[in-house]
Amino acid sequence: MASRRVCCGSRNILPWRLVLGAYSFPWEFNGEEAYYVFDNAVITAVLRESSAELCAIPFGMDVDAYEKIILFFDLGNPYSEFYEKALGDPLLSEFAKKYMGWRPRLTSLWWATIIGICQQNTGFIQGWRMLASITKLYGKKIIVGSKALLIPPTPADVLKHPDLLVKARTGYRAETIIRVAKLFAEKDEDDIGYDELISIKGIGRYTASLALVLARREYWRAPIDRWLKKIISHVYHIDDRYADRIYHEIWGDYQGLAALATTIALDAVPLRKALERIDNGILVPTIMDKPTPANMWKFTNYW
DNA sequence: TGCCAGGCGGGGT
DNA sequence: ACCCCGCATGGC
Repeated sequence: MASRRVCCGSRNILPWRLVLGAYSFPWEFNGEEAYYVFDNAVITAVLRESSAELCAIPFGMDVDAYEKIILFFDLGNPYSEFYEKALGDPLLSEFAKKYMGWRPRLTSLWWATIIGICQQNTGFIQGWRMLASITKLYGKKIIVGSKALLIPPTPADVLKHPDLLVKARTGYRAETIIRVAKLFAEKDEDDIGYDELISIKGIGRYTASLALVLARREYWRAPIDRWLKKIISHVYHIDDRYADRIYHEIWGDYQGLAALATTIALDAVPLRKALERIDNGILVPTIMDKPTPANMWKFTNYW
């Protein structure tokens, strides 16, 4: 199989450690090197002093590897509008100062939807444990050079061994995941959007919005759950009922990005503690001894 | 032990 | 437009 490997230095000044490490498992990022599989390519990154060396190894013939790198990290976008707003925000200003330019990497819509489902009615650690267990139990790997990369199962893999979902302790979410797998097995990802997602039993506004934020950078969508709703009403001193409206007014086209940044800034701690942290002004990642969105890649023997 | 968590759907009023 | 409940699982 012919594959052209394309490398480039990062011309963008970005907080690369967080870009590579946020919501990454240890098998994706080890503090120095990162390996991601994205849309028929493996994207690798090596952390340098204040930049990163980025490579893409495409599987197919007609894949523009350079374009993949740009897309995966959204390198054409400085996110200046978002960070200007964030600098003036009581909750995100400190995060914005420290991590200016941070953005999520792209995730496939299939896996992003599973990520959303595994956040439903549970805490950060339990949810990401489910995702780790799913990944490990299916044990899907691809070989790149001398390395075997662990990657999430495909919809077909899930439909072939649906029992592994319960084994991964997903509980009642397993049925929803199977319904999602059926949809993605029969339909092209590009033809699936919000309406398609929420038509699946077990997927609602939150899950569909989060999936599209992670997979399509539809940052104008607002994945507001009970946790964020309470945080919004606390920070902006308004009633719960207006949280959606206020968030839209404040963040406009960047609600989804603000929501993600908030989970990182508050280490995704449970609501009660999140409100305490806000009152105490601890608004950047600080927790070291337990997995958080920012540091979960360090917990090599945990997942 | 019972409650409760980054939801959701189904049922009510 | 609300309110309420059950749901797998695991942590406290």
